[in-house]
Amino acid sequence: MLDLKLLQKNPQVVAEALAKRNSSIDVEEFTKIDTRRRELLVELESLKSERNKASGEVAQMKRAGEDASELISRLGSLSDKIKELDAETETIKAAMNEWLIAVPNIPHESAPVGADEDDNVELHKWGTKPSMTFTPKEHWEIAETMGGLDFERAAKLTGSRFAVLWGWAARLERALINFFLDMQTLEHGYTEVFPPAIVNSTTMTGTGQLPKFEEDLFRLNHKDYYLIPTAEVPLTNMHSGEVLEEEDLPRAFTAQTQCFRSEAGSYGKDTKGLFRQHQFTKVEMVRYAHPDKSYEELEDMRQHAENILQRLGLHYRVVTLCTGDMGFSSAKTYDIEVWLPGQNKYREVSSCSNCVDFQARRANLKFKRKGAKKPEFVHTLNGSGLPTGRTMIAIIENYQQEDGSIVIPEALRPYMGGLEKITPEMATK
RNA sequence: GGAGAGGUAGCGAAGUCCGGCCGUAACGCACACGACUCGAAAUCGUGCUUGGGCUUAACCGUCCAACGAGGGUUCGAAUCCCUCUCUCUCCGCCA
Repeated sequence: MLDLKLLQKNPQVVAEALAKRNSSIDVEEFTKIDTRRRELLVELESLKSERNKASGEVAQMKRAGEDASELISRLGSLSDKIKELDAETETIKAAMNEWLIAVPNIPHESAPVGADEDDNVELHKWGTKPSMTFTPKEHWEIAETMGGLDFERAAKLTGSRFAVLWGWAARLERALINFFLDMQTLEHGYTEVFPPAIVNSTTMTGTGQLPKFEEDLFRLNHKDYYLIPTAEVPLTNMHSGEVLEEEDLPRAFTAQTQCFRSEAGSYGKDTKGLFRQHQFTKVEMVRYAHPDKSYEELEDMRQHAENILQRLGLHYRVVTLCTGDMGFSSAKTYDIEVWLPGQNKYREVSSCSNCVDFQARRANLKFKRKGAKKPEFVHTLNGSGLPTGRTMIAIIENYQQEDGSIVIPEALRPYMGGLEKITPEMATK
């Protein structure tokens, strides 16, 4: 949610910033509603003040044993008026909130201006494409001979965009989870959390999934519950409604969770293989940052994701998303795209964003500076570090051998019981 | 799922039966500052919620709101009524 004060003072500036991300607001309409809201408040509050005074008088008269019936009957009409104005104020406040909650974050000045993903700017590359003496296959083609990934049986059990991992692939999944979590906790200093995978609508609203993107979520029949699309949701809402001390910052959380996405609107995209699933595992990083430091921390977090790919020896590039390609809550986002030789493309494996105070204002996440009277909003950041499925694709495709074997990156071997290579003999059926 | 007890500041807790200067909200603890002390403890003193409106360059000031959440009754609700929610205890079921 944007700062109401900023909108009141500089609506035009906000409108211009939003235009960069292909979003627009009606400044005149906003000013009209906001002015009316404040007029109503002034009137309503003065009436309430009057009522409070008079009620005190009634109390005094009664205590003194005097007859207050005349004053009481006069107060009746005052109360009616208050009720009426109160209702009108509530309506306009609700309209205002509904409007405000649907406005995306404004991009940071360092985010390149652009219309769509074609305008994203490459920041740097790491490593090189693996040299292969044969034509590399896509991961799902390799799985046809090596097994491990079973899409037919998943379709039988559930439907499309699900996978059964078994044998070596299930083991690899588990190894990746542990490897990622160990790096985030032991090397990068994140605190490990195991949060619920189901959250309520307030929590979903805090991070920006609701109210605008309900169609991307799985909603449970039971109550007001949703399956999380990412651990960002529970982790970012962890301290909602609290006021942290300045020295509590930064807070850094990591969690591995199942992520559930309806993938509405992506029909026909990445229909083969593991790339785009309704359910996948991801290790997420979330940071609560001091507002003065959040952009430094964004660089750190991006590095934390990069470190993992480097350790796995996977070639990748980092792009800064342009204003037109950024997510709803983000002020600045880096995407990390890993090289997939089978697809002959760079594909996204991580997205690291600084949401500044946008989510903090929604979720009411505050801290107090030493010596300050008023608490202020923290800055929140989130990044993938990393998803297991897409990383597994990258490993399969980059480490494939001509005979179908898959070499296990050295860093992962301790997590695979020392196994160096997945060979055709290990194929599942 | 059934029965009961609860939700008031950072924590504990009074106020609820019987509605009225009881919301910065008694009392205790914690915390911050000051005094005393060579220093500390103890003691004494002072301070200590959040959001919003008006005003202001800002401080200040002033008003409104918040007693788990939302409704209702009333001139007036922490207090009475209804719904929901969370916590605790017991029973049932259960990995």
